[in-house]
Amino acid sequence: MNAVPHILVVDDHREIRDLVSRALTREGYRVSAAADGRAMHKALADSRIDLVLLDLMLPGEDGLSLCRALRAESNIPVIMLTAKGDEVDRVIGLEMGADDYVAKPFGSRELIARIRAVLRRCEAPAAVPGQRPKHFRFDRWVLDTGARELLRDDGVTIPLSTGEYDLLITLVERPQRVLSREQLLDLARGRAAAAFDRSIDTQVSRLRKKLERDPGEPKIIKTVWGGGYMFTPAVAVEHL
Amino acid sequence: MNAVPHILVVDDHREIRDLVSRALTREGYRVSAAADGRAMHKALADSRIDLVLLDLMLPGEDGLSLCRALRAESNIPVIMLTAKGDEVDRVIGLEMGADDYVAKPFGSRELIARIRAVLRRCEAPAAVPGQRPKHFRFDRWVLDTGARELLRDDGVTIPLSTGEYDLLITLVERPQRVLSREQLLDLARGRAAAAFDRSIDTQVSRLRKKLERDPGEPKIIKTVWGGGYMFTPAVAVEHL
DNA sequence: ACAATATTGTGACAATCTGTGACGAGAACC
DNA sequence: GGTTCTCGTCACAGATTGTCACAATATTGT
Repeated sequence: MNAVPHILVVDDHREIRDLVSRALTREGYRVSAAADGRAMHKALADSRIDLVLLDLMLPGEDGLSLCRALRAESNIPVIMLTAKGDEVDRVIGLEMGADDYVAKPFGSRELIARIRAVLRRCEAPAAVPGQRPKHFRFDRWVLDTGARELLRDDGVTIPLSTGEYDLLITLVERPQRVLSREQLLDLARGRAAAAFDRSIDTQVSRLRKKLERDPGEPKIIKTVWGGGYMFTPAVAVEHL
Repeated sequence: MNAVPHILVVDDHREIRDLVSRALTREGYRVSAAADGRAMHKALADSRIDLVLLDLMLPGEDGLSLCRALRAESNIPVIMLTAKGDEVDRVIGLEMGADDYVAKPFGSRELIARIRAVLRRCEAPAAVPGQRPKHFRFDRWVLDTGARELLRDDGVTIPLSTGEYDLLITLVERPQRVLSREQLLDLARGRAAAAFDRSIDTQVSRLRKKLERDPGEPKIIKTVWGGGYMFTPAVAVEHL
């Protein structure tokens, strides 16, 4: 868990988003907002989210199906916002796997209390199943998330440090996308960037030295001048 | 303990019963339901129940007295469900011998986490028939919980101390998950971590020396720098 | 109860990992 | 061409981890 939890507010009403965002920011949380399901998924891909506040009623994809989708592929905790303190809604939400509900209109104090409670509960879950192991294939490599290992096609295992592994996972999960240093730091390390933070550059350099045929002319992790880095090879994901 | 725990839901509201039943079934539990005290006793007589989810407010015989009755004649763990997060109820419930307490409305994750926690607590110390022995197979090893022995595939038994065995069980039951030193200490030893507690490191080192082909480059228990340890091999559980 | 034995925790030191500052090379801009 | 900015890489300091020896503790046998 990061020092400062990052909360994503998903609601189609701008006033609600602003209101909640301000309340949470004032409380010291890091906050992002999304108006619909598409924006939510984008936010989830772009930064590390610790908790989602999800409106039940959304245009397009419904809040409930979003919740179910979230549950299916991650274990990010979800708090549902419902228009009425409707027992039916709560019951349905429970079924979809939400962790808590807050009925509108709600006080910021209540909301914050619920958020704290859910984050606390999810901090050290006793026996929730982790992420399913996967194989990512690219270039002449296989990254095995179950074993936390990098295999070359000749069968040799290349040892990666924890930081190198985390960075590589982050890149491999988002191929052909430019990722800023800030994003990489957030996604891989779960921390915010300092003023002159060059730690990502160093890690990229170390990774390249292990991955690339010619680290002087990298083919796998390309530099985007002024923008960040991009993982260029095609990646085949193999769920196990 | 059987392979699949059997949970009895006692609540007079049909929706709640259905909902909780479905959530628990989806989680892999066996579930029965009862609307009142009479039905509960019938279910207890008819099948072996591992845990009772008991609503505080019931028509006829009250949840509290049912709980007390249950406690008087068996040691089946009980989790109370109450309408409000009323501190008073909680105190009374725990006094009546409930093992835990969940306030409605509750999230499915919370409920499941509590159930798991209570089952885990009741699993170990109860000197009752004892839980079924299991075989955990991984890499070239078999961990036999019946004999408390570690067998290598060439048939040789490697002796483990109690601490090593407890730590290994803890890891083997949670493969492909990063476990912090704190969690490991809690799960394996049942105690909290001191300021500079390095005992887990030492124990891991000793385990690796026995398990790993090359303890200098461990494949089975991987280190996550700044995070803890992870048990990486696939584990096959064999219930006996 | 006592001693012998095994196990576990602690301190110390070495090895490893990570982030930072420094310096130079290259790109963009004037 | 010169300047400014960005990026690659190196060396180093601080933090984290591996492991040894030894003391503290628990267990066992008599």
